Amino acid sequence: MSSPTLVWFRRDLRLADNSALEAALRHGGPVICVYVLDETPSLRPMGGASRWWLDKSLKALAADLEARGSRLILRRGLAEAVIHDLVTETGAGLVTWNACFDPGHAERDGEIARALKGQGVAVRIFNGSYLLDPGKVVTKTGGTYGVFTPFWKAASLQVKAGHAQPAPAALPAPETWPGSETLADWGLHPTRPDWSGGMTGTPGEAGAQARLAAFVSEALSSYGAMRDIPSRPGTSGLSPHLHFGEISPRAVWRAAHASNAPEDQRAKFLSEIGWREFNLNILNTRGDVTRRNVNPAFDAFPWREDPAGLAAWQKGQTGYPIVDAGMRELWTTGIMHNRVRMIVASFLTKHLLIDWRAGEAWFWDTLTDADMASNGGNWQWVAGSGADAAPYFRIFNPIRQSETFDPEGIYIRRWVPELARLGPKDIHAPWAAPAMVRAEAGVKLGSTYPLPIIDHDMARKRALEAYQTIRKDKD
DNA sequence: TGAAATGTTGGGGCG
DNA sequence: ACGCCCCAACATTTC
Repeated sequence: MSSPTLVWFRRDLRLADNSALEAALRHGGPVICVYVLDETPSLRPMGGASRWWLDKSLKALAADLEARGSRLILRRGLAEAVIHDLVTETGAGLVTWNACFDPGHAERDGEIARALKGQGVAVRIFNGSYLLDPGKVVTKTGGTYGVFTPFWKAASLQVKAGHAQPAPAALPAPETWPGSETLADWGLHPTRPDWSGGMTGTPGEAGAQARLAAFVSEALSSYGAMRDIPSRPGTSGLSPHLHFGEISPRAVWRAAHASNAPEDQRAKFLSEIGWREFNLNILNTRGDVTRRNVNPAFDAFPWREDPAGLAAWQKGQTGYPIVDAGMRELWTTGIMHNRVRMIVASFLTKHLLIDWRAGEAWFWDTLTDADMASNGGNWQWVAGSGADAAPYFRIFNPIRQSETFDPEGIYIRRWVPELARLGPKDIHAPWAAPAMVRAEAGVKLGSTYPLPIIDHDMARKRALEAYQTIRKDKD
């Protein structure tokens, strides 16, 4: 009987379209699937919301494997040691996995691969998380793209959609199974308190496929306009599924192309997948976007220390309804609508002049779709320090954004119920409403809902002045 | 994947 | 009838 193959699951928590799993099955012999809760100190620990999602996703993956006569082996520790131990225990002759491209991973995984090969164990590594390998798309002169549009123009030509690879019907089991820890041991689900009551989404491969199918049939054809309205389900909602690899970006690409939605709407959606690829490329060519400004001029930016402002922002108590609605949605559900992410990020970095890294860290802990490349890249995009970033002087007016994208105040009412009885005219800026109107709506500023923690006009001028101090072309 | 300031135009009220 | 002014409405420029 041939030796077993170890499939090391990482951010590819699916059975369909999984190259590492396919390679193991093609190789023949028993297949042992393992997930390692990696405690390598140099790697960034997962945030709380991500751990909640991971718990459910692993549960789903384990059930899917058990339905196919297999198991998911759970181990915790230093990945290098865990994999080494498992190879020794099982006598595996081949280890396969799909690469993770986060900072520090490539080097660490290379060391693991070298160590395995040194033991005479074969290793095969695939890319299951992105349409294209990072660094593969280069300019005519061999450089890396720093601007999204030319990047995506070149990149989308290189994408090979491939064919859907359905989940295997069964996985050959080994004679004896290695020991496994349990999900309960890991405590990924929060306790004392269990804050997860409002968390939104359906972790796992089945949930991911259902989300994709629903999005393509219900929202893709009007994506361009509806994606900006936070009170409507106009976005794909795929980000946590893609982050954990419960669905492959190739499957998303194929589904979008196969739909009969208008071409411009499909292109608009796929360009968002393109930003995911772009951000990965920036991460892999420009260093750690979660820590360092891509544009070094911002190293001298005069950020303010403002713990009270940061806390108000985190808790959704800034006095700006659209900002508070977004922050509360995030805290409750682990998700925030994309349009609102831009508004709250602009507010933190430009109105409060708080370093984008503080926002990045908060999102890292509270988002179920927290992803180093996308989160860091997008924060820097808003802050103005990123690749192909919005110019710093593009300062969102939270009132205007609110009036434009939540004109009836539906989204605000959902997340800021203390303002629910204000009408569409007054809900975007309650401090500007007539006192009578506020009284009738039961709104007492400073008591039932905060006064704005900062004045918009003053903050805008201050942000522009701060920006002047780092401008290269200044006198 | 802005907003605000500034510039331009044209209709209409009015002396 | 005419010029003047006001000011939407839209366009352009600036941050």
